[in-house]
Amino acid sequence: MEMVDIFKALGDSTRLEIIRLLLEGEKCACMILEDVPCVQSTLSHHLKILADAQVIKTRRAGKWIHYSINIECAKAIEKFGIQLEESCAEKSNYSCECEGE
Amino acid sequence: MEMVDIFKALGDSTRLEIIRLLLEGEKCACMILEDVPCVQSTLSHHLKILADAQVIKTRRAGKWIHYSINIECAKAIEKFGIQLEESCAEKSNYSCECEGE
DNA sequence: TTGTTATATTGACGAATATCGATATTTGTG
DNA sequence: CACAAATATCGATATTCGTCAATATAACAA
Repeated sequence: MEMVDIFKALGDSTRLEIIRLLLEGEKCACMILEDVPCVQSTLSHHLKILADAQVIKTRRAGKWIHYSINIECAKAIEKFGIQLEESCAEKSNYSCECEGE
Repeated sequence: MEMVDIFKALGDSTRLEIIRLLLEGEKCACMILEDVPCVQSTLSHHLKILADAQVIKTRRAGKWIHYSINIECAKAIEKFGIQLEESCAEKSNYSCECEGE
């Protein structure tokens, strides 16, 4: 699970819209398709990118495939945010080396 | 501060490398350039994308411009991760409507 | 087996992006 | 003012990406 792939996957408005739909819970592709303005093949493509990056999980149930948010990815994003925040707090006693020139 | 722009900005390996350098604290572009494998104009371009998305802040100090992580963005990323996590917990009593067909 | 529904794959095309070299701008120094 | 250093902008190019229509695959039902 590479952070850069996660951010690449989330850095598209269509895919972020898909994620926002999945906040409501697990959904199959045909349900997502009703709310996302693209054709089925395009949606399938976006779902693959999200799944490859492990942002979402897939579960087959007969004819349908259900997609849901991967909690491991959610935790990784939260951790990344916290890491950034911590670095803001620590940097006060740091000064860039180029100052001395 | 749009999440999609933040993720677009972070969804590039060069820019994520820049962010990882800034975890050490505020740095000027010439210091970042020493650790990132690209020419100066390319680095300037990446810094602009990160700054436009408000992932980083800029501070001019004479001849130098110092870049640092924007804590507001860090908080937004953390919040996004938490939101995803919460949706995973809540979805247990949800089932996709297509099941009934 | 035949047909139907859900999803994936392929191929093509235009748009967006990352990169570079060259040049411009900004700031401080002598 | 002239010059040097730090950073930004411009123009060109190669690559990646998002999108679609067409087709393929998978699962189920009759």
